[in-house]
Amino acid sequence: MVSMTNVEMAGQFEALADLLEIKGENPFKIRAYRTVARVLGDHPAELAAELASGRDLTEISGIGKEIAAKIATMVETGSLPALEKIRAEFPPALPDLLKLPGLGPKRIRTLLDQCAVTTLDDLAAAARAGRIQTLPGFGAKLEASLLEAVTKRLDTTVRHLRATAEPVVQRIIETLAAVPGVKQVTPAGSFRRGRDTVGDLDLLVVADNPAAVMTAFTTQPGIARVLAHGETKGSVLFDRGIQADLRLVPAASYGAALHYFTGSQAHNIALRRRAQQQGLKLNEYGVFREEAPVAGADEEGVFAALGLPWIPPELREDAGEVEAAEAGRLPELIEERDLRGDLHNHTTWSDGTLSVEAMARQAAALGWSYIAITDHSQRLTVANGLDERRLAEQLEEVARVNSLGLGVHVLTGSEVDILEDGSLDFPDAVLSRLDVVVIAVHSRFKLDRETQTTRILRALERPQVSFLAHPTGRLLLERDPYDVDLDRILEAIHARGCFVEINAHPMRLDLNEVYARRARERGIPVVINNDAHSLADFAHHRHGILQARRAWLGRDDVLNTLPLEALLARLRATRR
DNA sequence: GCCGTTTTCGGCCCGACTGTTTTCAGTCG
Repeated sequence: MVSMTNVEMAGQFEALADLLEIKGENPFKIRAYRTVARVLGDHPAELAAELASGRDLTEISGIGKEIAAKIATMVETGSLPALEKIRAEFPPALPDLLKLPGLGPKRIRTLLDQCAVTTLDDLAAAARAGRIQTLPGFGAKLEASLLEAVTKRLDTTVRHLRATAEPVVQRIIETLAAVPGVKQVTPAGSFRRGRDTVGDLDLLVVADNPAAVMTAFTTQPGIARVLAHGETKGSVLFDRGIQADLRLVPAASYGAALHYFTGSQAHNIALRRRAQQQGLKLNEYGVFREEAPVAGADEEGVFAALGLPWIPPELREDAGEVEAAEAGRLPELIEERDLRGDLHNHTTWSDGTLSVEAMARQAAALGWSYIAITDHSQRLTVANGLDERRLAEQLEEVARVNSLGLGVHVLTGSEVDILEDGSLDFPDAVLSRLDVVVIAVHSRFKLDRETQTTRILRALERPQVSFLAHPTGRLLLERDPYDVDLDRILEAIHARGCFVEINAHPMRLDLNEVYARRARERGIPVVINNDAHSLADFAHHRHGILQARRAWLGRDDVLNTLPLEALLARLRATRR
């Protein structure tokens, strides 16, 4: 049996939907495939495993008889025959054209049929020769903008780290807020939902003078191209490839517009369907019965009109939040102020830039109760990892800092390398002297799934382990997660009674929200850590908190919300 | 292809903007 992950299967369904669209298939059928792709991405357990244990997949909303059969085939054979079949009908690079702004399935079909364009290079050549503008549905303007898009690689599907987008959002807000008559500027979209990466930026403005605001927006410094400039909608592309969309709305529609432009699209569709069932209409201007407005000025009112409590933006993915809201079972989400400390940090003893004492002082300044010093172990020579002798010396230094009365307790620890065979970089006798034993993979990322999984499972058997750090090793937009069976690992962590990390570094955010939610559902406490190597890294927590909220985590689901004594007791209890 | 306090058939979220048109199709979110 060739097992496929949910994410891999989702990719197959997306690819199938793209090609069916180009082919001109029934749009609702295509939507069904896109829906199932999204459902798969958010689903709390691997379908391959659920299938093996006999679950009827059609119980899952969005999966019917046909798609359940396709999933079974994929799990069995590792391929989706419908996709293989339609791939044979079209040039392989054709779906790349979908990434260009202004090109959708219909126009791609025209390009293929009437101009033999099958690749981005073909498109550029045809545009230079002036052969695009004569095609039906095309013109000189579109030809020019497509040529520019190909040559400048203006790919609007590129994503950006949330942390990268933050200063851009801030600057746009400052620019627009300075325009006279502007009453409100609010970021919406995936940025407001707290996603780890964002596609484009959505901003919402309430203003007396829409035209001036729109002009200020489309003439900001650093804009490569204005994609749209209408009365209520504007869209620009910055030099760095970040697209920003502006929506101007009347104050009476602010709440409805904020809800609408926050999304996600799937959440919006779910809510509109709900409105429809109640004889109401929901759009970005408000909630309406017949033509009469029922709500719209604020988000709470919009939800209330649909019989729901306000749903936090981080949950709006149509991943069960509407049902939970209806049943009065929305989680009370964790907030940054709930954290009382951090259990994963580095100092000048390995690859950090601050001393133990400076780290402790910063923790105290932030009002924390505790901070663990967990420098790298000996094997990680590039990071100046500590051997037994230096670790023993560091324990004395920690004791000295603890004697200073800084108002924060420093825990001893180590980020111990998981070696290739699953053994740890220190013997039990050394680990047993530490308050916190963090284990992590820093080498041999390319091992096959079974070997990598077994390696980590073996490390978890060691009696002194506190938690597994950055469990998949991913670096957002740079390095894929290593191939590992996280469900088996979470199961082992649960059985073992230890913990798992959400690493709050904005490039890691590892675990991701899907697996962090699975950890919660298994009852595994999550630790949200800065993995600080410098003073600036103390600001990472808020990214981790957003990720935790997206995973439905409350205060009680997170280990480092405990006060010191309770925390120490929990750490001791993990030891056999 | 999915789904059901209207329904097992007939629906399927809704609106703005652009460019190509001469009233609208395609794209986008």
